[in-house]
This record gives sequence, structure tokens and C-alpha cells, in this order.
Amino acid sequence: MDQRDERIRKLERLKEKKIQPYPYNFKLTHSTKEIHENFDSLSSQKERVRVAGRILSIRDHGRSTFAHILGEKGRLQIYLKEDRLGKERYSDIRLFDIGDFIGVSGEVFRTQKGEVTVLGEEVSLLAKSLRPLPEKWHGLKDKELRYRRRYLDLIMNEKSREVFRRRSQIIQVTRRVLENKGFIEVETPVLQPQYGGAFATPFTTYHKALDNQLYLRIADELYLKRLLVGGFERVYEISKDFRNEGIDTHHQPEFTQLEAYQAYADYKDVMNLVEEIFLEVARELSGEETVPYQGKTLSFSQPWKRLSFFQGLKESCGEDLKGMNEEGVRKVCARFGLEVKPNASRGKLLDQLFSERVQPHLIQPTFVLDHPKEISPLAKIHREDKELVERFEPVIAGLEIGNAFSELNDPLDQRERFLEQTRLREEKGDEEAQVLDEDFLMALEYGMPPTGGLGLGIDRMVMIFTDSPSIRDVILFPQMRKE
RNA sequence: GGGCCGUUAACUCAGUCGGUAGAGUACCUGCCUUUUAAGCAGGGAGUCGCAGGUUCGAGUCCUGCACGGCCCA
Repeated sequence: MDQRDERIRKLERLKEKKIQPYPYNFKLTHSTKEIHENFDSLSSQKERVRVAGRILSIRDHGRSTFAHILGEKGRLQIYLKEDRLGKERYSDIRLFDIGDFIGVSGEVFRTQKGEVTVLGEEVSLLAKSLRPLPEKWHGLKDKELRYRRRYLDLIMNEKSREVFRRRSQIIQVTRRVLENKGFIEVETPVLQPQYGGAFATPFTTYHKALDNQLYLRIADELYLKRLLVGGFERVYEISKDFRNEGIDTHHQPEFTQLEAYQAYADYKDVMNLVEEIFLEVARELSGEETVPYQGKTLSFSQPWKRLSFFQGLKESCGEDLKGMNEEGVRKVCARFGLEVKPNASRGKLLDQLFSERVQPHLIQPTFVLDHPKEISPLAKIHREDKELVERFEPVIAGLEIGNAFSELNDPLDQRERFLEQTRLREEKGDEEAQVLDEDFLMALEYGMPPTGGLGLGIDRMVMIFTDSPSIRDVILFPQMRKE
């Protein structure tokens, strides 16, 4: 008989004793944390409290029993004695198991060793658990189990609970910064007849009634810009995007992104916004402007370092690649031993070179700016250099955290850029090349104000602020292969 | 995609040279009314990831596969 069978046997015995194993509610007076925080007044006034939680451990001493329960805000010890509960009720608790939810009422006291404890006058079963929890001392370590059965990870690992509390806080502070600046939160389609706004392979799906192929969005960008055409001046959306790509420590096919668009602003204004968001989050979470990450100390004090794309390459490669043609860039890649695709365009090669040679060394928060035009089809031409665009990517701890532009609002130029993408798709077989979107172009032709736009990868941001080495650690239910 | 490592009881892990499958926690029975990984005594618990192969004999050696982790691309 395994432990599950044993618990089902107890369930039967509970029913024989007319004890409902799954009652409907329980009125609480305090959380487990509040019992600890208000212990002095609760004990001096002999106040009767009602608390609830999951049993984590049981220490049976015959006619008395200690147990720890786990509430959302932490552990609390309870003490049950035969002379308090009565013989009959006390015998009931032998049918309780680690993992069960119980409710307890009684007064608080401190044990001889000083631990805050609730002395139970009444105890009731709130939900019977049929499966044993992982071991109390070592907890749940197996990463696969932690991801696949996240609920067990959350029960057993306080650190994991803390990551997801912080995730909520990070998003909350980000929203607050935007709301304080007058941004409004909007929602745009997840199911799109035409995907766009990023270089990525989409997931496709099908709508029966419309008899349409639809795509899960890879970005919110093109819809949010339509809202700028529509007259909203500050909009943002925090939502899931979907990219049909591989999975590794920095990528998940389903991830959360913030996108924000501000009319009459350019990319320099957006840099200030990014600095402000990160600084606020850092202050809120740690009370400081620095954050530890994987053994390093990151400083979010303003202003961040600024490094132009080609300057970074020049320092790394020892020569200026700005005017260099595709063949030349390919030679540089070869010189540094990069494995490049034979059909990669000049832009792709430059991008790969930067990602592999420069980006990993950018530990402190850095804006990489002024990218080549050909890898930035939605960004406006740089006001001082027609080969570049006004774009930046925030890089922290070698991780690309986002992407931002002075948004391209010249509809004729935008059409040209889309056509260039189409050429890359056809001539170079670039499957991630962007798709010409007539409906979006039409919107632009009605006129979009000058706009600064931002995309921020929320999951990676949470990694930074929770000192997590893998994106899987900050997503509650990461995608896994089926078992 | 490539390399390395892992998969043994519900959990955390041992398992030597190929020779009867182990420990701690958890579970069950008994004792114990302020314990702290409570304690004491006794007991039950396994598709050794899956499929082949070598062998008198495989958790252990070989091959393939699955899942996971780390590193590289």
C-alpha cells in the first residue's frame, strides 16, 4: 500500500467520524505573518486568533503535538494538546497528514525556546491532501520537477515564492511609472491576420468561422502605432508575445513584453524613460540603486553608459566596419572564428558579430545605439547619418533586455523598408524577414506624430532583479517537452 | 544542431571489481503533554528512465531512444 492509498484510508475514517474533509470556508483573523508581527499585543490581551495553512511538519508527543503550518506569508507553529481539544477531537488529528490544510483557533504564546506558537482550542481540517510532500530538509531540488510541478516548488522553496512576488512587484512599479506619466494601458490583438513588429517565426493557427489563417503575435508594435495615428499620445501594453523558436536559458516561446509609445518624443526621451523605470524598480525592491546579479553588482544610477553600435564593433574588432561591404564583414567574422550562415546578409553578419563579440562584455546597464539601417526596418533614419537609424537596445549583464526607436513615421520610407525586407526573404531566404503590412502602411499614410517607442522583455528584467540565471526560473510554467 | 553530465523508494541521495536493492526523510504500529531536522522500539515500501545487446548472471558493461541540466553554436 503506498502513501496515497494510506491517505485515502484516512479519508474514509474521517467520513466515518462525520468530519467533512473538504469544507467550504474558514474565517481568518490573521495571516501567519501577522501573528508573528503582532505577537506582543495578541499575547498580552489573550486574544483568540484564527489562522490557516498547509501542514508542513508534525511532531507528535503522545498527548500533545507540535506542527508547522505554511500560509502565503510564511510559517507558523501550532500546538495541540489533548486536554485542550478533548480526547475525541485530539484523536482526530491523528488522521491529519503533512500537506493537509487546517484551520486553528486559539491564543498565542511562546514556547520555552521562544518560538511564537498558537495554542489550539479548536482545529479543523480544511482540505485533505492525498500525496506526500517532498522531503522537509532537502526540499525539492530536481529542476525538472520544479518546473513541471511548480506548485511543489512554491510550497517547498521560499526563494521560488519570493521570485514570483518580486515579479509582480516589478510589473507593478513599471506600470506605476508609466501611469504617472500619463500612459494609458491598452490591449491589442493576440490573433493577427498578419504578424509583424519583430524578426521572428510566428505560430500559426486557424479560425474556423472566418476560414482564416491567423498568427499569434510576435510583437504589439504595429497595432500600438495605429493607436498613435488614432490620436492617443501615450499608450502601453504588457502582454504575452509568441515566437516559434528554440528554448534556452534566455528564450521561451511564450514570453512577456512591455511595449510603450510616446508621441512627440524621440529615442533619447525613451532612454530616459528606461533609466527611470529600472531605477524605480531597483529602489523599490532593494532600497538602493544597485542590484546583485550572478556575483556582480549592477548599478542603475543615471545616466547609463552609451555605446554606439559601430564604435563597439570597432573597439572589439580593431577596425571600422561602418563603410564595409558584405564581403568585408564576412572576412571579419571569419577572422574571429564565427560560424555564419552562407546566405546571411551584411546586416545579419554585423548583428551576429555584435552579439557575440561585444554584447557579452556589457555588464553594467548600457544603451547600444545607432544600429545599421538594414536590421531596423521600423526605425527612423538617424538625423546625422543616413546609413544608421535612431535605435537603442538596453543591455544588462550581457543580456539584451529590449529594443527602442525613434519610430519611423514616413509612410513612403516605411514602404521602401518593407520592400527591402521582402527582397531579403526572396533573395536570401531569410525566413525571419519582416512582412509588408498594407493595412499598417495605410494607417501611417493618414499620419503618425513623431514617436518614441519601446519594447522591454519583462522576463529578462525579472531575471536581473531576482538574480536568476535562467528565464525558466522567472516563468511560472515554462514550456517543456512532453514527458 | 554539437559536447559533457544526470535519470535508483513519494523526496534527497549512496550503490566498490558484473554476483541477494541500500540510507535519511516521509509512511505504518507502539511509547512519549513546551518539541525544533523532537526522541525511542519495531515494520512496510522499487518497472534501478525506456528498448535492445554482451554475459551463467546487468542498477553496474555496450548500442539506440526519451526526458532534464550545464556548456558551445
